[in-house]
Amino acid sequence: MKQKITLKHIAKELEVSISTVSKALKNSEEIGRDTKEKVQAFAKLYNYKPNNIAISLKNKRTKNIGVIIPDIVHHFFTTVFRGIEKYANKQGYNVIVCVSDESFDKEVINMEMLANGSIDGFIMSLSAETQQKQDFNHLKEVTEQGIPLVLFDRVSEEVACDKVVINDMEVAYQAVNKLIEEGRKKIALVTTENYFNVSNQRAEGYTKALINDGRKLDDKLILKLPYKGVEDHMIEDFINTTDMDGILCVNELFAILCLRLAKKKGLRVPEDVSIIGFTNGILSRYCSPTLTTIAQHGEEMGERAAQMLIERVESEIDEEEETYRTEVIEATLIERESTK
Amino acid sequence: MKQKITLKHIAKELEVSISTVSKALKNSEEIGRDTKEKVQAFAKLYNYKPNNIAISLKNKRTKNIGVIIPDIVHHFFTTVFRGIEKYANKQGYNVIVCVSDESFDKEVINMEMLANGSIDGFIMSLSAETQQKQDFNHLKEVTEQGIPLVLFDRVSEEVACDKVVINDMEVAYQAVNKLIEEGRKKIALVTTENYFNVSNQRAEGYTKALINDGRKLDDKLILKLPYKGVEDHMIEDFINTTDMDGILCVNELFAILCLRLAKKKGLRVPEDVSIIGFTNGILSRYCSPTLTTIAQHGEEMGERAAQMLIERVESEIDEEEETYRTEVIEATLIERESTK
DNA sequence: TATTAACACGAAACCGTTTGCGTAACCTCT
DNA sequence: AGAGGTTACGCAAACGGTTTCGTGTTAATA
Repeated sequence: MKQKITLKHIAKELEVSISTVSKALKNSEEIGRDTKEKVQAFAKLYNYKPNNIAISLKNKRTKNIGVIIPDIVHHFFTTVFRGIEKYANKQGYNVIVCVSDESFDKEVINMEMLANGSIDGFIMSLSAETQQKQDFNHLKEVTEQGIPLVLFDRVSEEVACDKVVINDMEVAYQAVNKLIEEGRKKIALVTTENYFNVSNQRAEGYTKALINDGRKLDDKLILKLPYKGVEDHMIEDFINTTDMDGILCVNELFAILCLRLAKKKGLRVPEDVSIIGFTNGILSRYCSPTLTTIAQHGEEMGERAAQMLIERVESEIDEEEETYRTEVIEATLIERESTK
Repeated sequence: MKQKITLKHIAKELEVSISTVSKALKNSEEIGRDTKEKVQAFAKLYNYKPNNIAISLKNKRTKNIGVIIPDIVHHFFTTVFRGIEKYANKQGYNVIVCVSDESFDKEVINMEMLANGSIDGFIMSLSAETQQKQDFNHLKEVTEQGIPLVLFDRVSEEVACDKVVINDMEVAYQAVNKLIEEGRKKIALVTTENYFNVSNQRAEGYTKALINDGRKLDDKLILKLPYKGVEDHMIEDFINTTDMDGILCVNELFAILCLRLAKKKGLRVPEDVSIIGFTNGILSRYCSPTLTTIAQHGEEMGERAAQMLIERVESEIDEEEETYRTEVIEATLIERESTK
C-alpha cells in the first residue's frame, strides 16, 4: 500500500523546503527553472495531488454543496438532484446529499451536521413536517451564519433566501382550463392536506380557473389526502360516490391511482373522464392510457438552484444587501392519452 | 451575520488558552471544575460546534463516504442509495454522491476528485462503459492507496474488494422455472449486450432452467438490446415476428415495453404470454396488468454495502490481509398479474 | 522546613497547504 | 571595493482543532 504522498515527502526527498515545493508546483516565478522542473517531474512521477481537506481548511471553502431533500426514491427530487449534480460538478463542486425523510428532526440534524464546515452552501426542499410545523429556525440560523441557502419547490415565505419554484398556480389554471375547453362539467381536484405550499398554489389555480369560467366551487369535488400512507379505498370511495368528468391531481401518484380506480369503476379514460397529474415521471409515460401531466422540469430547476447557490458562494461581497431572488421555472403541460 | 465561533474566540474571551478550552469542552480531568463550567456555559451560549474540516485534517478521517453510481434517476440505484444513506447517517457519516452517467471518463474524474482526502471510502456500481472497456485501473489505484472500496450490483471479478450482489443466476433460474411450470413452451429472454455482468448472470440462469427442463436453446427467442436508447420498434419487431408465450426481461423498462407492445400486438397478458421483469420498481406496481418482478432489495443492498465499508474504514488493522467478502442478497420473485 | 505529589493550566507540535516576508549568495555597476 | 539589485530559496504564520508534555502553584508529607 503506497501511502498518499504529501508536500513534506517531496520536500524531504528532494532536500528542499515545503514552501519551495508548493511554489514550484504552482509554477511560481520565485522558484528557479531547474528546481521547478525537478519538483514537477517528481510530483508527476509519484502522482502527487494536493489534499482537499487541507486546502479547504486554508481557504475556508470546501467546494461541497449540501443538498437536503425529503425523499430520494422520488422521480421529481431525483431529477432536480441530477440537475444540481450536473451543474455543481461542472463548476468543480461535489454534492453531499442528506435525506430528511419528510421529518423535521432529521432535517435539523442533517443541517447541523453539514453546517459545521462541511459545505459552502445548502440547496433544500422542505420536509412535510417542517411545512406543517412552520418552524424555520434551523434555516434562519444557517443563513445568519452567512451560509448561502437556496430553497426549491417546497419553499416558505418566512425564510429569506434565494428560491426556485415553478409557476404552480398558473399551470394548474391552464390545466383546468384545458379540461374546461374539453367540455368537462364536473372537474375534481385531488390534493394533499393544505400545509404544502405547492398544493395550495395548485389548488388556487384550480379555483381561479373555475371561477373565471363562471362556476362555483363544489367542496364535494375536492379530495384532500394525507401526503403519506394513501390507500386505494380513500380514492375509490371518492370516485365511486362522486360524479365527475375531469380530475386534476397535484402529484403523479394520485393521478395514477385515480386512473386505475376510475378504470376499475368502469369509466373510460379519457372518454368519460379526463385526468391530468403533476410531475412528468416515468409512471405517466408508461401507464395505459398514458397520462397527461404537468412537467416541472426538475433538472432545469436543479441547475438553476445550483447556479444561484454557487454565485452566492463565490461572490466576494459578503453582505449581499439581502436582495434575494425567486426564480420561476415555467412548467409545461404534456398532453397524452388521458385527456382529449 | 454572526461569524462562526472557534476555540480561539472562546479562549480569548475567557482569558485561558486554546488547549484549556478544548480540554474543558471534552470534559477532561485535567481541567478544574469551575473553569470547565465557565467554558462549557460560554460554548453553549454561543452555540460552539467544532469545525469538521479541522477535525478531518487532524484525524485523517472525513466521516464522508463517496458513492458513485451510473444514474440517479433510476429506481434501483435510488433505493440502494437510500439504504446507504440511512446506514451511513446512523453511523455519523455523510454521503457524497457522484453520477458517472454510464461514462468511463466521468467515473474516473469523479473518483479522482474524491480520492484526494474528501472521503474515507467508496461505494460504487460500475458504469456501462467501464464494464465494456474492462478497464479498472482507477479502482485499483484507489485501493492501492488504502482507500476501502465496496462494489455493488455491477461488479467485476478483476477488482479485489468487498462486494454486494444478488443471486442473479439463481433467481433468473427460478423465474424461468415458474414460467415452465405455468406450461410455457416458448420462453423468450430480453437482455442487454453482453458486457454487463448482471445480464450475463441472468441469461445463464435462463439457459440453465431451459436445459434443465430438457429443452434446447433457441437464439431466435433471445433479444439483445443496447443499454441506452432502446426504441419501441426494436422490441416490436421481435415480438411481432417471434412466436412466444413467456418473456423474462433483465430490467424493468424492457418488461414494461414488452408488456405494452405485446398488448399492442393483441396478445393477452398473462393468458397468451407471461412476462417477468427485474427490479421491483414503481412501474411494475402501477402498470396494468401489474408486473411480476424480481425484487432486488436495493435498500438492503445499500445498507449492507455501507456496513461493509464502514467496518473496513474503522478497522484498525491496516492490512486486512486481503480477505475480501462478497455478500449475496437473496432476490425474491414478486408475483403479480402478468403471470398466472 | 525541605521534599514531593497533585492539580490546573499553557506551550507547542501536528495534520497538509498557502503565502508574505526575510535573506544569503551572486551579479552588476560605478 | 562597496553599494545596490536580483535571484532563489527558506522561515514562519495561518486555517481550527487535538494531544503530549512541561511547569508553576499549592498542599500534603517526612
